[in-house]
Amino acid sequence: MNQENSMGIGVLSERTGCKVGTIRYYEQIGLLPDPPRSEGGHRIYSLEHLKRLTFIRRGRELGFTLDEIRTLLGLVDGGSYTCGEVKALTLEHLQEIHKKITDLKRLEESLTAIAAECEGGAASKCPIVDALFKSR
Amino acid sequence: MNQENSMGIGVLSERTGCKVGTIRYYEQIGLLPDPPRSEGGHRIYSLEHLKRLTFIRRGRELGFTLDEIRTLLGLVDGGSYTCGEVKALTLEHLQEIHKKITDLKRLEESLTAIAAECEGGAASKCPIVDALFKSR
DNA sequence: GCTACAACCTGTAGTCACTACAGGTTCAAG
DNA sequence: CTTGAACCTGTAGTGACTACAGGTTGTAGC
Repeated sequence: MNQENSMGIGVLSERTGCKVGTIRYYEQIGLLPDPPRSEGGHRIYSLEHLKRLTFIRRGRELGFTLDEIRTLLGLVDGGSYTCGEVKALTLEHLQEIHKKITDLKRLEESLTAIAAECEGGAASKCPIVDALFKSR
Repeated sequence: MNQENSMGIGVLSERTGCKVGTIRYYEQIGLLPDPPRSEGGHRIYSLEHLKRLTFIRRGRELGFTLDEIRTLLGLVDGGSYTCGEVKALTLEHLQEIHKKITDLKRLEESLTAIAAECEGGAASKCPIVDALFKSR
């Protein structure tokens, strides 16, 4: 591992912020290609792997599922992807995020309203508990 | 199952909007008490079960985890819970929800910014893909 | 060359909150 | 007494990892 463009799994992990176990998991599910091995069986990664794993991590940070990332990588690997295809996937994903935000906001609102009823004292009759026993 | 305050799992399911499999799951993990059985082994639920399952469902709708609901039910079962305890749990939960919303909004913002760079045409060089290959 | 020990290896099981199935039994209506 | 819906149990699968056990390899210092 003395060349600068080749590294073990620990270094790849550090450079991408992706845990060792997770890297092996990505390999197992076919997201990261099987790297060559040393004589003893240790994985040896190249800069290509680093690039690809960075893509995956960044995609995860942006909330894409592994399946969406797989699709995205498939397009990139094909070489003939278009900007339109990628943008469509992204916009679809943005909609999902937006829906989640809306749902959570509604949740926050309901719960805030319920909690506001409650004085939080030592009383053993609580409006929050009452609310939970009632269906909408 | 002819009495109005006693019912099979199917009716309980309908009345709570909770799937049959889910009800059995809640029993398995000790959230819903084991109901008595008919001679043939069918579960027979009372209004107490209905009340408790409603509590659980409503809690889930409000985003509480099953563990949080277990704690809440523990307080209620103890009989000597105070409003303060319940409110504390609720506020803690509200904070988590708030954090999720904040995180998702940041995500939405980043992704929107990235997507705005992209014209979505037939080009095979896409700024979204470029962004994914770069770590923050 | 030898010794330590960190880093690596594989395989398996656990997480959360369900859902879905297979293969069998019971209940209630007609 | 027959039919068929509703019920039963147990198991496996979901997503995206994480954690462990028990073993092997790589490397730095002596």
